[in-house]
Amino acid sequence: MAHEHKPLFDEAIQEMLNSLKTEDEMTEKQRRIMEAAIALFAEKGFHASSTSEIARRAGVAEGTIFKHFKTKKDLLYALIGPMFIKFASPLILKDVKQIINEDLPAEEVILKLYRNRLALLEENWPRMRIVLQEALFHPDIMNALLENLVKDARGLAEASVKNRIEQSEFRPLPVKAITRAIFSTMLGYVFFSKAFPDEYANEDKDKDLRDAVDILMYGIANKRPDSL
Amino acid sequence: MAHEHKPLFDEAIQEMLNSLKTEDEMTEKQRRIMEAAIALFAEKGFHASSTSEIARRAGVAEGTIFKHFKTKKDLLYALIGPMFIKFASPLILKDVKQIINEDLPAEEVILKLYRNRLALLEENWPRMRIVLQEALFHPDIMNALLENLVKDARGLAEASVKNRIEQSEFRPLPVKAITRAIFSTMLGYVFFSKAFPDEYANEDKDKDLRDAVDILMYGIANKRPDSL
DNA sequence: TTATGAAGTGAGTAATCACTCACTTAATTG
DNA sequence: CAATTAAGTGAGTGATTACTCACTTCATAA
Repeated sequence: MAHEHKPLFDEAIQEMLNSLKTEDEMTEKQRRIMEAAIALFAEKGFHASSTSEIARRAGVAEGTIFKHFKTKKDLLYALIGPMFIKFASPLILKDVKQIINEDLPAEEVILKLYRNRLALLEENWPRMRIVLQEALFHPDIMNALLENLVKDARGLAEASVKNRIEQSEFRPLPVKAITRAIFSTMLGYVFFSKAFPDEYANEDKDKDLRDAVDILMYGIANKRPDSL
Repeated sequence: MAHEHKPLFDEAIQEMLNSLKTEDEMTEKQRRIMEAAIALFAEKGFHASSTSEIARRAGVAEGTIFKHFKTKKDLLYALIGPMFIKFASPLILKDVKQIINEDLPAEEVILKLYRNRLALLEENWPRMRIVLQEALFHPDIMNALLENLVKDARGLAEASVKNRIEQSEFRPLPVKAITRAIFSTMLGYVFFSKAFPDEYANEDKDKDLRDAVDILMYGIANKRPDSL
């Protein structure tokens, strides 16, 4: 597929993506190394996790790590690189675009999108946690996150919001403000469910999400929804 | 060592707070050490910042650091401890309670609270950034953050929200959902202003905040506000 | 069968880590 | 003045760091 006009990842990350192996091309031990690194990086952070601890946890000699990954940082990139594909590849974005263009009520579109993205986030949580955590300290990761994930998502959202404002479906507020409200609702939901996991038992999760979307739609829609 | 209970941050923090010196009791060099550590911890993280780099940046011998702080972790606690006072001391919480009880329209109360907390956050940003970042990796800091800051704030908010629901000022939704919306709005505002700082030039900042509160109030109030 | 090379090992490397300590300096106090 | 003490120093500590390399093992291919 052609992706030459797209802003590329940082060189280091791009390089890593090119050398990515599919799971069945990998050795058993390489897989164990990656699993151990994911667990440790997520829990203690990249800099606080040593290669010796990764090796011990993977049940592998320390040298084996460097047979598969040139440096510790390369190992990090190999872990998080796939996340940028999973969340932003053209194929996936097509899914999102399809939901947006389905000509459903805005409330259902947003609910569907939230569920879609939240499920994806949950499936890949340990790796995404690493991405979010390490982005705070590594400018290249932060850049990739903002440029490849946030920016695209925001662009899609703003286009749709603008359209719905023009059709008087949304209130005549700044596009930026409405878009921010949409993102804030999801961000806040994720924050609360991670900060107070016991309050977000599986049964109540979707009810909570629907409450959040209810408030959001009540806040941005021009006409109040008919149903509660 | 690992057999005794995890030291509660309350204890560690209390100990640290007791030994805290006011700025004019501190040596010039101690102040420089703390400034250097704040800059480095905020930018690179605690584990990625070495004491030798802190010393170099502060223009001080490495041994001097340990004359003032027993360990590197004690230095961290000395930096972030005051944040828990600034944001949660009874004195400060009285300020917040006063705003809540001022019997103003909910919209103005929320706006006032947002401005109050955001100003406090901005004034202390480098240190608060360290608190938020390191909480991800240090369970004791996370615990102090949730128990001493988030929990109290949430309690206050929920009491007020419950009251306003009973008075039909807010919609009859779960208290938790409305409270979450209030926090999400501020959280999202902070996230956007940090992620896209160039879009949040000082002049537009308050307009952006008012837009956010407008949407929030529109979403949770039983009657739409009279004015835009 | 032999040759090749990837997978894996673990002892070993220099560099860096947080931290210590014997020491000097300078101000305070009895 | 003599004695004490806190502030500050910088060389030095053992432990740990990311990483290397000579080596073995073993499956595959010529």
